[in-house]
Amino acid sequence: MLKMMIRTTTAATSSSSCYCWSSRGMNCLHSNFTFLVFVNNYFAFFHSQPSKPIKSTRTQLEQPKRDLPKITNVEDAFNVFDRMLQMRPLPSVVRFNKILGQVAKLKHYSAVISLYNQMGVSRIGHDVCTLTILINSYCHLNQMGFSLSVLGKFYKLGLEPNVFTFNTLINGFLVENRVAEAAGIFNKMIAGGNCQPDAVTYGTLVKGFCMKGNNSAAIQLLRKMEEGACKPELVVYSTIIDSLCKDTLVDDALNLFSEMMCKGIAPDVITYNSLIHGVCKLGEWKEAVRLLNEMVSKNIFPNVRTFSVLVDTICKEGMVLEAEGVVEMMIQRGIEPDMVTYCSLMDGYCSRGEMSKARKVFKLMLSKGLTIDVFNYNTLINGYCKSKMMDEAMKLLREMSRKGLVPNTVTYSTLVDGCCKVGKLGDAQQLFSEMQACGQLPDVQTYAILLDGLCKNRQLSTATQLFKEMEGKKLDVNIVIYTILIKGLCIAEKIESAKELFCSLSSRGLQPNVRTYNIMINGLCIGGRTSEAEKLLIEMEEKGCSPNGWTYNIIIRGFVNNNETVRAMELIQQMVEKGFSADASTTKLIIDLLCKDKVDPALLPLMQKENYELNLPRSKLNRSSDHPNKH
DNA sequence: CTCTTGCATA
Repeated sequence: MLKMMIRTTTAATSSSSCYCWSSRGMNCLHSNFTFLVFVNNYFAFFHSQPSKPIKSTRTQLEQPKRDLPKITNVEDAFNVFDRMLQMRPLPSVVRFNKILGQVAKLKHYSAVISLYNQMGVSRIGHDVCTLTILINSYCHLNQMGFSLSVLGKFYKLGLEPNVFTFNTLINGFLVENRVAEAAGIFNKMIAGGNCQPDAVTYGTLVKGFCMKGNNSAAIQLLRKMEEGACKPELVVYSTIIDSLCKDTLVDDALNLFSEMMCKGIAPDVITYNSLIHGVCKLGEWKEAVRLLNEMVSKNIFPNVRTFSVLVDTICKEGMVLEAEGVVEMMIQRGIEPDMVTYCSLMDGYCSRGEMSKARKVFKLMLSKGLTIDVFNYNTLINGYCKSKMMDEAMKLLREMSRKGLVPNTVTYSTLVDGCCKVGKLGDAQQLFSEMQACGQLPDVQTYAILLDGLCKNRQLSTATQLFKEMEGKKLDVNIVIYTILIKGLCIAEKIESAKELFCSLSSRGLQPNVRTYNIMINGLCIGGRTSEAEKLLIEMEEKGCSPNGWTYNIIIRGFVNNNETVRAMELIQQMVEKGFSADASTTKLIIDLLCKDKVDPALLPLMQKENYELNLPRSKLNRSSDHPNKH
């Protein structure tokens, strides 16, 4: 969860600028067409393989020993359980464990606990497995306290917890982000001697480090495994490879991948899916094609998830029609798209503002009998919000409740953002209260959204109140929040207060990022304090925070508006040297100066280069803003 | 009979 947050925050920061200064764009556009042609041909290729190993393994897996009726829902479980309680003699503990295990697999953890309690009433003994399932259920319900008291029960009953029990506990601590305690159990296992960690123990802990964003700790543990008796296997490698890919450290991931293969460990479709997703996110189409070819040459066949990644990637490149073609072909070739595939497609239409087509996909999902979940609703709601169709978005919120789906924090945050963006601050605040009344707690991002809305609409006192409320809860107030507040103060022309808050950041243990600097510089410029603005420009570079295209545009506009033309020209020179170009509004100012014969006309073409890329899809704009062109 | 790994949303 934390890692998700870190990742989302990074993404949000990097998507700060919406202009595109990159000249990579045209090349990307060209080769992603090639990529698309490849994906299309790819189907014909891998499906002409004589055997279908994916299907054959699946049928093997679907033939378990049938000594129990198959349980597909909780009611069935309760019925079977009741019948078992009436049998004389009572069935063995193992039979009861099987029921509990199946209910746990259905993720009905509180049902497991109540069944366990019934077992106690009926005086059915329990063993190590029963208690392990119980611990696992408490873990998944985020009730580690109860899990630990069950562990106490082991010792009271003279039972010895086994490696499953410890693995379950380690995982429990990890899902609650308590990495230190998880590692503590691991260390005790090593020191204790009775129950040594196995591959699952290592795999779980490695995943925990990865979730915390600590790839190096994960790799350290991998190295430790290499020295010990329990050698690393595919799962551990795949976990780290996936984590590296998610952090866009694809080169590191590929290195680990080849290292793994050198040790004779064969990758599977999961390993390839992670890598393909990683390279696709970076727009490295050639590499994606290479990996797709490589996996097929090893008789590893792409599955629905592989194609979901491809569909999602093609959609994020703005080529939804082409993605639709891929989905069509999947169906023809017998790979049934799942709700993730359709959801990616729907999001593709949403991000282009083609809401009626998005709605069509939604209806298609319904007609195919796919279970529509909160995720799907959030995607569609987001689409309507971005298209400023708030009535439709709100209708969907009510519709999901009617269908028994529980709107979550993301649902409400999306809607709050939508309301703010159309200036309906009252509605936004009402939703903010409603979510809390429904037990959905606002997170840092929800606060950021509402604070931003209030600040942009000059409701500074309400914003301050909200900020205090946020500090009161133990939410991690990050630089994004302060940046929003500083911007709010600037909008309200309280530059002095903005600067005070800005200067207090280091004492709060926070470092301003490019956006924070840009906002502060802009505020100072508007206040006519250009020399202070320039001091900040120098300061940010000294502190290792490189200015971007926005920084230069902001400060150049400041100097021009302040009639400091000479200084403006020096900065234009600097901007061009660094490979950034002027945006529309700066260009207009410069042209005005040009008309007054104050600018060397030779500079003009440089300033306007590659503005033709402004129509690229959002995803590419975001990415390009991370790597401004430096040719 | 019990534990771990891959895809999508603000």
